[in-house]
Amino acid sequence: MTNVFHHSLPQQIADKITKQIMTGDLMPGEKIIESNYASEYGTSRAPIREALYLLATEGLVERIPRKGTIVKGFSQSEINDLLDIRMTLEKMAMKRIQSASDHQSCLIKMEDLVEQMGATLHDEKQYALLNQEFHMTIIRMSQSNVIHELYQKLSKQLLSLQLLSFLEGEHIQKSYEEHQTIIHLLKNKQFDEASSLLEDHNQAVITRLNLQFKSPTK
Amino acid sequence: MTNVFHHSLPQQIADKITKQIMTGDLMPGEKIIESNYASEYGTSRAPIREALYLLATEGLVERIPRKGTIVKGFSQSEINDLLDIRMTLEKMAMKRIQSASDHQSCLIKMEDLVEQMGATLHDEKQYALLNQEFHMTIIRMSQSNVIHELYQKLSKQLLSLQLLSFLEGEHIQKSYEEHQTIIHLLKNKQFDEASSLLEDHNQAVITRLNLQFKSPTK
DNA sequence: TTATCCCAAAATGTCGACAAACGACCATGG
DNA sequence: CCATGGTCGTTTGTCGACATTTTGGGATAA
Repeated sequence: MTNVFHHSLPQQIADKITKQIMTGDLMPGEKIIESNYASEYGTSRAPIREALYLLATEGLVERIPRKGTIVKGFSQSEINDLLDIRMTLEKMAMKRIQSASDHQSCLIKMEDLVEQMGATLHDEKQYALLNQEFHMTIIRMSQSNVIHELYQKLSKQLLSLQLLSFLEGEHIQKSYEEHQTIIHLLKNKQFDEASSLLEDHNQAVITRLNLQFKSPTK
Repeated sequence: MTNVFHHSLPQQIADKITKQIMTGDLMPGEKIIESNYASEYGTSRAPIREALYLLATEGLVERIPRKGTIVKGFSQSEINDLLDIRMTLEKMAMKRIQSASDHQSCLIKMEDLVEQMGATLHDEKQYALLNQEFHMTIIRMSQSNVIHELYQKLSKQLLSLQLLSFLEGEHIQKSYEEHQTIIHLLKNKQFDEASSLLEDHNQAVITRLNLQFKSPTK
């Protein structure tokens, strides 16, 4: 019984590499060499390969035949697209919530998350994670597997860019209040209002992102 | 120089399996056993594994650790979601076309496609492919990689269900006229009108699909 | 100096074999 | 009769080795 339960070996390796990407330990465009990781983890190349495939399905790396696999990078316009589509998915989810029924448990979870967020206003990274979880809960309320998976994939890609936490960070206080408002609107079943608030928020992020790109504060 | 140029071996195998899925040779839920395909193609299991991963990336199969890989199936509501999201992407693409510039070449291609469609009204399968290509051209006009890739993935999944060609088939004549109208609207830069026509068309497909499910004409 | 060719090192692709896990069947016991 | 447990064939997971391809550098010639 040498093996672990929760995840298969390739999944574990994929998780670790994911973390490396998220923390900036691996930068976009960087090459991931199988044999390096193989010797690092004391395995053969097969599980590493498998892990890289997993990351490719999540869109975090790109596998180019006979060239290798590199950490995926995104252009400015691609990031815009990712944010835009993700927002659209969230609005779709919002529409479907109106017909679903078990909002209660999700709302409770969201209130809990916002409470945690209130206690984490100082820690941008942590706040970003809670924020992510908050929105994921909205998505789950729609009870749509397809939307959920797509949203998760897009979020993971965006998270890998380490841009969001920074962008949100400048306006944490405002964001925090917005989330409280969203819960309030959902409780009162004012779905359209909640939807447009989400849209405004996302648009603001996109706008800030574009400004960010135009003035490289470096 | 024994190898082929255009595609790597795993890609070729993936293409063949894709065809098997699209033609119904492999049914949803069916298990794909690596060693079978290995001996069939005269290779070892490694390239097969790679091919299966490619298919997983495209969402055509599902890999379950230590269980194997099965052809992915979709519930009715999941199919609805796929159609809905795909339509949303198409509307997003439409919005962006307004700011792009090189519409001309795409419009020409679309006119060519519609012409071919006119000559293929009798062949549902072929018509569905041309139809698919038509919409893909609209997507390309948006010049967004992200939208393009997502749209392609969703379309491939829907295509694998062999439902669309059947659904469209009943209304080919109407569909044909609609496509002509779309080109006309795009030429006159009436993007909003084109967008809502697309929405109507897609909604009609979804509605028909749901009726289809409620009355199993079998 | 620069361009080109060639070669060696490194990295990915493929292979066959073995290990571990899963699933089905059968036997056994209640 | 049903539930339990073991056994065995099948299938996936992992390994190490070899083949093929790419890459980078250095020698040579213009």
